[in-house]
Amino acid sequence: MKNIQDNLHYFRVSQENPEPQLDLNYFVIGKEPKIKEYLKNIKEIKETLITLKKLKENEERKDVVEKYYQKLFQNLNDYSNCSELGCFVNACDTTRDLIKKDFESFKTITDFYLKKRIVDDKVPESWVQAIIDNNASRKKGKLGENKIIKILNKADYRSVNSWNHFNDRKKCVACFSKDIFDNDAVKEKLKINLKTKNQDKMLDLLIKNKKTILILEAKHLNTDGGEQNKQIDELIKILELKESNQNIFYVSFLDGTYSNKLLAESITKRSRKLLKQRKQVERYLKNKNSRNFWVNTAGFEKLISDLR
DNA sequence: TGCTTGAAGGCGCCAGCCGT
DNA sequence: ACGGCTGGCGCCTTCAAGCA
Repeated sequence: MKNIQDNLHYFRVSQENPEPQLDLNYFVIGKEPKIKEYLKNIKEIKETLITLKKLKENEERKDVVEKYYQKLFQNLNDYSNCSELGCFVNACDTTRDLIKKDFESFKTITDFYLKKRIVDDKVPESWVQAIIDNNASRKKGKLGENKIIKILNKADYRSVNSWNHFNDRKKCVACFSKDIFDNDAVKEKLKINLKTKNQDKMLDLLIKNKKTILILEAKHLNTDGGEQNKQIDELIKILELKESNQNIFYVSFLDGTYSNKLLAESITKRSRKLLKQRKQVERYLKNKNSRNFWVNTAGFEKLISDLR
């Protein structure tokens, strides 16, 4: 622990080494492995829609039409979100999750679809993949953790998944989890408070180097917005955490291009929100009692290389 | 241009239910 | 008793409209 410097140092390292625009760790560019299931289901949906349209034009018997509504309803499954009808649900002020449980509303939406949209039978694979790509962000949940683990593995920190291994190894890293490294277990084994604001909120990683333990929360943000501000608040709250055990440190890790904005030397006065966040972070870091860290990728790498 | 507000939806996990 | 299914929740990120 001798070589480690104060938290403002790593904050400055982070400022001086911004995140790259493109970070391969967060690319999700593999082709959807279940694309065939998507195509099959979407094709069925479209064929049924065509049938329904014809039946209605010919004023067929109600019970016959009903059968096809039923069939369509069954296709509103896991592979329906890339279908035009699946997307149209969102245009009707609702979600597929809700409509899956509400057949009558589903029929209403289907009727509007037939009236307001073009019905054809084309299912281009490239379009389906495009909609999946559009949702790539939702698959990034674990990627931040993985990126940090990769950095740690390179620095000889082994990934462990039991307390025995965690205790035995001098240098290692463990992910918080509901079964082994849950909040209660961490509190008990490390004899710490771990007083996160939300009782059930789990942080991300436990990093051990001999007696020193870093408890890290990682976030990846490329843009701002309502939900992001809550995420930043969460990271700031971690800076406030205190332990009597002097070997425990909390680390708020933020990467992605929003991190650059927050760390930028000059923030225009108009961006009040950003200034406020930045001031809050700096206030905690300047507070002599605070031994917690705020870092981006470069800051974190420096911290790890200093930690011997 | 930036902030605020409100939203979608993928994924993982778990408890509880149900059929065998 | 057991194993699979399902609903609900937590977590994570991005998007968009309206307002100042």
